[in-house]
Amino acid sequence: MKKSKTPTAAPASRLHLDRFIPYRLSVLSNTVSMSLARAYEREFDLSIPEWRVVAVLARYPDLSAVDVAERTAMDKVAVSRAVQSLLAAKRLVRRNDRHDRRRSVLRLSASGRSVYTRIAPLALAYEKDLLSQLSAADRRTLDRLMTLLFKRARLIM
Amino acid sequence: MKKSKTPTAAPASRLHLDRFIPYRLSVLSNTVSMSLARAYEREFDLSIPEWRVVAVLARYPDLSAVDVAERTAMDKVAVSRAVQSLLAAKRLVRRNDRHDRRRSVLRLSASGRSVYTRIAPLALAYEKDLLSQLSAADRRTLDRLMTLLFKRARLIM
DNA sequence: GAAAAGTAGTTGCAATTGAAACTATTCGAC
DNA sequence: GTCGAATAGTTTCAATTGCAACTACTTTTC
Repeated sequence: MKKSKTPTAAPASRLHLDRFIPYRLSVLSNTVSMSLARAYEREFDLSIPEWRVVAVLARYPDLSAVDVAERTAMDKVAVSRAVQSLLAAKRLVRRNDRHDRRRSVLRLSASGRSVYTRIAPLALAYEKDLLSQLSAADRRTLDRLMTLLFKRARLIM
Repeated sequence: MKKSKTPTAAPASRLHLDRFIPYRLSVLSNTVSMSLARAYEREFDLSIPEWRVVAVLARYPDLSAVDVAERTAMDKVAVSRAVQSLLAAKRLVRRNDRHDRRRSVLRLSASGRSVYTRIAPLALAYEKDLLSQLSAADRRTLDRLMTLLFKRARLIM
């Protein structure tokens, strides 16, 4: 039995949670990420961090863990853990860098590439569906706004 | 020494992580949430879940925990924990519902209201700054697109 | 060329989160 | 009215995450 409560005049400057952009962003992002995470998990037994590592290495082979962290907005601990489970599942191979022995270089194995070629269409189909209600102009605007917002968010971080 | 790697033609249908909307949403949302979380924590010793509970009760007093969960997109366990720490900090009061003894009803204490009236302007200032690069038309579009995307995301959840 | 400072990557530990099970109570069917 | 299903809210336990400390190595400074 859903009771409709009358909103009281919020004392301080008017803040309504479901008009508040940071809140809405968070809820939207969680909803989207959860759908994708479930699909990746179900179909490929892959977590989101693992998926990010696979995706970036598909496009840029032979990155170090730190390079991967930079390109995926993950911290290096998260990358290290994702890499470990991907290595254990034989979806990556790791070579030592011959010039810097602290460093090693990552690349998808054949099995890793296969995961990628199967997962990428699924991810793109999800994105397409998500955006299906938006006109072409809306999509361009969304792209632009996200870029703008992200730049600003970084700046005021 | 940042090395610029040449992207290889990604085999499967082209998926570039930093063009991929779910990824960008997640990074943007995390950046924004982290800024706010740090501010709330620093200034009021309040976590994001706690802040959400306070914000919703400022506007809608006398909700039950389940009502709060519905209005904040939190699950009831998260609400229960946030409520407990807010009660411990004396920022909430809880009354038993006289008609349903499973239920109880939450309301901000004077101290809780004071937190709210101090935090809300700060949150709104952050939002204002975040959106400062956007024209009025862009803001309306952003609002509309977020609503649209959220509806769609729920649907295909 | 030795010492100090910096970087790559891992590990350990504590805090956060999520899911399932649980208690207490109410609702609904009969 | 009684029994089974549903609901409010809490607890428990396991998985995830985030931070600081750590090892190993490289670069810089003097």
